[in-house]
Amino acid sequence: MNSRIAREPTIVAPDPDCGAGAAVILPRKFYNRATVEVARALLGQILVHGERAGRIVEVEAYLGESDPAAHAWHGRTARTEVLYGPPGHAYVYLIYGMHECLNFVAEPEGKPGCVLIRALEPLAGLTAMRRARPGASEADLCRGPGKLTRAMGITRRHYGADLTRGPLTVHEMRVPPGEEIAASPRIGIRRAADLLLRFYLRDNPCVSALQGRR
DNA sequence: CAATAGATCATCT
DNA sequence: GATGATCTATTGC
Repeated sequence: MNSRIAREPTIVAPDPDCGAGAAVILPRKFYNRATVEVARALLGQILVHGERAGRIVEVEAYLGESDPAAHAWHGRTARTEVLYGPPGHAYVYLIYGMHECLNFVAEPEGKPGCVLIRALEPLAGLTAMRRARPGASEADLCRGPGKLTRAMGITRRHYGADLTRGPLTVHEMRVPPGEEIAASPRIGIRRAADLLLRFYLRDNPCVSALQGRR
């Protein structure tokens, strides 16, 4: 029931309620490269929304029109419009009629690659997160794509939001030495289910779909 | 502990 | 009219 995640200070800013304090916001060029590169590079970085913040520990790459599992596979539509714009923006959509999923647009403008954010390690604003997800343990607060949007207060209102300007931002925080990045097939898809496009920090308790399985 | 059903709706066929 | 980048509760072993 209590926090099983005992960890040393990973916190970025000494300043308690700074959404965008001392930490460096990842620049647009960070997102302006191959989707898989962006996905791997996002691990360990900090997602910030107001007083709430979490460390990205699990992501999936969706490659665009050549990827049968990607929304952009069927081409440009109203929903996928933002994927065709410049990188570094948020793509948020509703899945299964009840959960919001957060993605970051990657690749140069015109190429609809994106990275699904699947899990966070809660760092700040835990009170607000618990209010949004009553009963969840600390490690489970943001352990899954639908859970993290709920805990972080992210909705389709953030569709198209510029990640370099807010209200949603990503702050630089490299993966500390000793933490390994692992790859696996993506979760919950039927097409292209063999590709190893899911990346996560091995052994992190906030990663969804327990290590051995899936 | 593992498997499964139900919730619920925007998007696309 | 079917489907889905999910989550939760419940059932069954």
